[in-house]
Amino acid sequence: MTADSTGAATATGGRTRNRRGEGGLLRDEIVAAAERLLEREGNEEALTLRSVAREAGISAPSIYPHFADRDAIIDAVLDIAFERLRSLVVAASAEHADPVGSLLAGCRAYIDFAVTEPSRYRVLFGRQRADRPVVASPEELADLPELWQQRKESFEVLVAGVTACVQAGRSASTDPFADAASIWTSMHGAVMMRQFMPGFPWPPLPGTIDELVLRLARIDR
Amino acid sequence: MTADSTGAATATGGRTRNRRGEGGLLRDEIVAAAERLLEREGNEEALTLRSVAREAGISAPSIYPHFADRDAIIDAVLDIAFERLRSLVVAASAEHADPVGSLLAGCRAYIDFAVTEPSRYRVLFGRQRADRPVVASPEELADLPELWQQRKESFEVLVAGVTACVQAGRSASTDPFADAASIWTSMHGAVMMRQFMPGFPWPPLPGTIDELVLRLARIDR
DNA sequence: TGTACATCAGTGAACGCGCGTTCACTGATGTAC
DNA sequence: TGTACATCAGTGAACGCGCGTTCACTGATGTAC
Repeated sequence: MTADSTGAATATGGRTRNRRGEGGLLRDEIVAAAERLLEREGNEEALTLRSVAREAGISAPSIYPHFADRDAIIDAVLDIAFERLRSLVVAASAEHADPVGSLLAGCRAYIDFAVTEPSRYRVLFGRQRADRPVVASPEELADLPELWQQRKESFEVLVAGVTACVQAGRSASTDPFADAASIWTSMHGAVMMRQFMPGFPWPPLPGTIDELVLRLARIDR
Repeated sequence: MTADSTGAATATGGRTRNRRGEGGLLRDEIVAAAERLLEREGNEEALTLRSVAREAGISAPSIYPHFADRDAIIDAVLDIAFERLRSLVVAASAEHADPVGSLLAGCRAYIDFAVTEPSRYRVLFGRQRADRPVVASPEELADLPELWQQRKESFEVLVAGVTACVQAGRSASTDPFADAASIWTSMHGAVMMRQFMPGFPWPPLPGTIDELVLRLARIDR
């Protein structure tokens, strides 16, 4: 019974417990276990405190020194997923100097994330969550709590993308915020409906999304 | 302890059991209880076999003569919701002779249903379900099972609406099926994202939807 | 018209399950003297 | 260098809960004779 380099537990035998002072390592193992479970089962409901503990090869009570409750585990998974989505979108946008190309690339990256990691995407945007801040206007967006800040960041990349197209004279949009919101929610719907009714003869996503973005941002080819 | 005219149970005392030969009445009471519960709790997960039985004022085993399992109850709720959505959309469309006005009215009715009855809408389109038929092409749509037939019907009203606009020379769409699909999924996304992040400063839905439909269907004002 | 009986509608108790959470504990490891 | 001890990481058993499902049952009601 040997510990591997990451200190992860073998599913069967007892785990090798962390050295003194390294208890925090288990936190990362728990999050990793939650992500594996999410990937494997495909839905957030499969992430129970006990199932995560089983996957991590530890007893259920061992979760508590590291997470207050089940939601805290999911929040950790959420954090990672948001950062991943954000960086993919930003990286894809940055590859293009042309504002239209940049906007399209960012949107394609968003879709690509949602399609290739459907469970992660659904954790981000597919379920009601308890935290419900309310902001009255676009100007107040700065006051959002962290999780919403993250959501907002992906969105602001999109608003900036549309605005850049307007400034370059490529988009006829008169309300980049509203148009970006439509692009965002429309991409979300395109992805979720395809997940929900996978057997339906949907038109191919990539072409659909390009058309969607160009029309909603009022960009002429 | 008196039975009311519908035979519905009073929450407290024992219920007045149906007469012989009228056992089927309980089926409707169970469905009604499920709908009340869905309305009140706002999410499908609240519909457990036992919670529905409690709401109906009967014991849990009494469900079984009428429904095979929990899913069968939800299917019954689904049936009703689909019929309601379909009739609202069709009725709204039919009020307009102008094809563009008809298309917009149908879409507004769809959105209106989703906004005013969010739980029902979410049961229809918000969760993964086990039944997963696969059709390869738009032509095979006729082979779908009943539940999907219903979903398809709302969709075909939409395709017909876009097609009518094309035929009237009002829409420049070259692929009404694809454009109708985009309109559908985009409306879905607009509604779901607003439900998911109600505190976000979303632009008002009605104007957003009109713009969405006109742009995606390539209709000039 | 009376009565025995079959049928029907629905109940109450019980089962095993997985869940979140608590509690007292164990045993290895580092540290103070 | 040795040893007593505090601390740390994690465990095992148990709790109460709501769930879906089963089983044998009860008692009212209609029906055959």
